[in-house]
Amino acid sequence: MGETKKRSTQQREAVARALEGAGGFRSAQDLFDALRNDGAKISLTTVYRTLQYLADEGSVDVLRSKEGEAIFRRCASSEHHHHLVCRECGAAVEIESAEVEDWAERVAERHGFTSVDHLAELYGVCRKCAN
Amino acid sequence: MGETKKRSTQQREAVARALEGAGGFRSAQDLFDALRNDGAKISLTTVYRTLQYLADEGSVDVLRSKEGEAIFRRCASSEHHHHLVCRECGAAVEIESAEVEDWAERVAERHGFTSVDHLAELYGVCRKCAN
DNA sequence: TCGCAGTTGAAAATCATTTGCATCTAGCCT
DNA sequence: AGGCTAGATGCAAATGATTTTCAACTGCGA
Ligand SMILES: [Zn+2]
Ligand SMILES: [Zn+2]
Ligand SMILES: [Zn+2]
Ligand SMILES: [Zn+2]
Repeated sequence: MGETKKRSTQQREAVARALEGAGGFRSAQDLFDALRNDGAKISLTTVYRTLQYLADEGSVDVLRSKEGEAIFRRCASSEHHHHLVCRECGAAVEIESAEVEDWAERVAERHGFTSVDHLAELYGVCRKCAN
Repeated sequence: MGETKKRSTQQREAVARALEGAGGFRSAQDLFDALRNDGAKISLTTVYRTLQYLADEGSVDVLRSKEGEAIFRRCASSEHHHHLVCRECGAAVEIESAEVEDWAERVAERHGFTSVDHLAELYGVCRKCAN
């Protein structure tokens, strides 16, 4: 039942690189397409597996697009944070806010809820996409 | 291109009632099961169709569970608001907060994003489920 | 260099949700 | 009250995203 040792493979490096290069939030399919266009030898299955692994490790953030598909992003900060995401291109800015953290805690307490965490994301159109 | 007239049917009434009775966020399947247990004559397809319709009308709020499935709730307020949701039973409290609204607007402006909206939900364990 | 646990890919399996279509029925007209 | 028809329903099949299966492959420590 111990953690299984992870290897460093071409595919995993490639996914990490693609994620890095993307900058914004991307779906597994998006990353797969980008990788294939770059001539990478990888399967969609492996992209999914790698993303799941990275998400579990906490090295990528996962959100859901309006349509419900999972989108991933390699964030600079590994601390808890929020995002301001561009609906057009997926570009994202990482946001920290004691304000929201305090609010969440205060509200939870007021209503007697415990083990409370939260999700707070902003969606808009970035300057570049605003045309 | 005009809106198509909607009828009031047994099934729609039943879904509305189930939603009302649920109190918290529920998946289409959850509602379907509850309805069937109550002896309602309805198909899962219709539950989905009705929920989609209600969501479009804005009379139910839609969130995504951690696993990505859509969960619905009939909220008292039709105004924009947030939720404090129980991870165990789905019970939810509606939250209004000028604080969060202001924060969102401020952050968006600071980064030059336009048409910004946001999602802010709190997840925890309610008093009842805390055992 | 060997051995093998961890990894990969292609295809099949899941799961939630949607769609096609033939069959009903609510609501309006007479 | 009976009929008409746009709208609604149910089942089965189609989708789409994600996961699993499993046999073949490959990092990497000995
Ligand atoms: Zn992030
Ligand atoms: Zn936070
Ligand atoms: Zn609500
Ligand atoms: Zn708000």
